[in-house]
Amino acid sequence: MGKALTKNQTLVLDTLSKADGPLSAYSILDDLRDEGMQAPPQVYRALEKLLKTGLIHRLESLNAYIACRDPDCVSHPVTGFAICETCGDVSEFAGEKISKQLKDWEDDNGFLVEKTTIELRGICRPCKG
Amino acid sequence: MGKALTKNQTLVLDTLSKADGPLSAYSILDDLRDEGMQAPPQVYRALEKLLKTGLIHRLESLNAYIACRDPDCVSHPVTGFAICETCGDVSEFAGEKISKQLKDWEDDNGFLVEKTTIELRGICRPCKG
DNA sequence: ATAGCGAGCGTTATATTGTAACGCAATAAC
DNA sequence: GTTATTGCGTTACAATATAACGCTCGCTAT
Ligand SMILES: [Zn+2]
Ligand SMILES: [Zn+2]
Ligand SMILES: [Zn+2]
Ligand SMILES: [Zn+2]
Repeated sequence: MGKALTKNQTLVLDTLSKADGPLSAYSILDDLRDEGMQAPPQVYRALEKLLKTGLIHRLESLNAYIACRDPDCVSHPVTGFAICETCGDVSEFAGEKISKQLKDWEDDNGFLVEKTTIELRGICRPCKG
Repeated sequence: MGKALTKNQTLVLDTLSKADGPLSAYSILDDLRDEGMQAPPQVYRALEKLLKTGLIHRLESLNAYIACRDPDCVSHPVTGFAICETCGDVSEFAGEKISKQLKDWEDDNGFLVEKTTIELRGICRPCKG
């Protein structure tokens, strides 16, 4: 049983869920000034918890955060992100096959993976026209 | 023909080449105070050039930089990194097969990739014991 | 019940990472 | 030679993230 979220955690998750793209920690903070968020640690602590429970993801190449939109995310071995440089849109994808290739490398090299980051930067189909 | 590197670019590359792990921009700066590096822009400009020419890589999940140690790096479709959380060691690997899986996804989704980030965080074989 | 524990909170201050913008110097192109 | 380009050195600043403190609340072992 995952515990219920606290007020701050809910505020941050709601902000990310309503956004149509990734948000920086500080833009989340700005959005929530009126609901009682006053300082970075409050946002970062909420983000940390939400990351741990898998409700949101961090995009390392953007220093930004996004709500998970894949209901089956936790059941996938690895998750990748395709980030459009033009419109900012982010697509989350499940790397089922990629995961196998990575596992091969890990096994060959005796590396025990705790977290995998896969991020593609480029141009999405709509933006290519 | 790649142009010759400037003095600052050479200093930064040498620092990264001699290091036995990734370095932050500011630790490079500290290392080079005595050789004339005085302020962040000098380091960041050198890093930018070295990244563009493929002589170094940026580790997004670490906000750090590392000299490329794969002589064939440019000929590989994608490069991945395995980062040990315990000893800080970084292994660069060529993702030949992974690249094919990614390309499938890109083709299926009409996504034009410009840069691919693959970073594994975990425990390396020596550290597992 | 109550004392202790753990998680989260609100706050202040600070650390770390990265850029904008300026004028100048060296170099390459014409 | 004149003119673009590229990089340099500098100041100032923006953006991202964390340390540390004391407090409250809910749980739980005694
Ligand atoms: Zn997800
Ligand atoms: Zn797009
Ligand atoms: Zn390389
Ligand atoms: Zn290790």
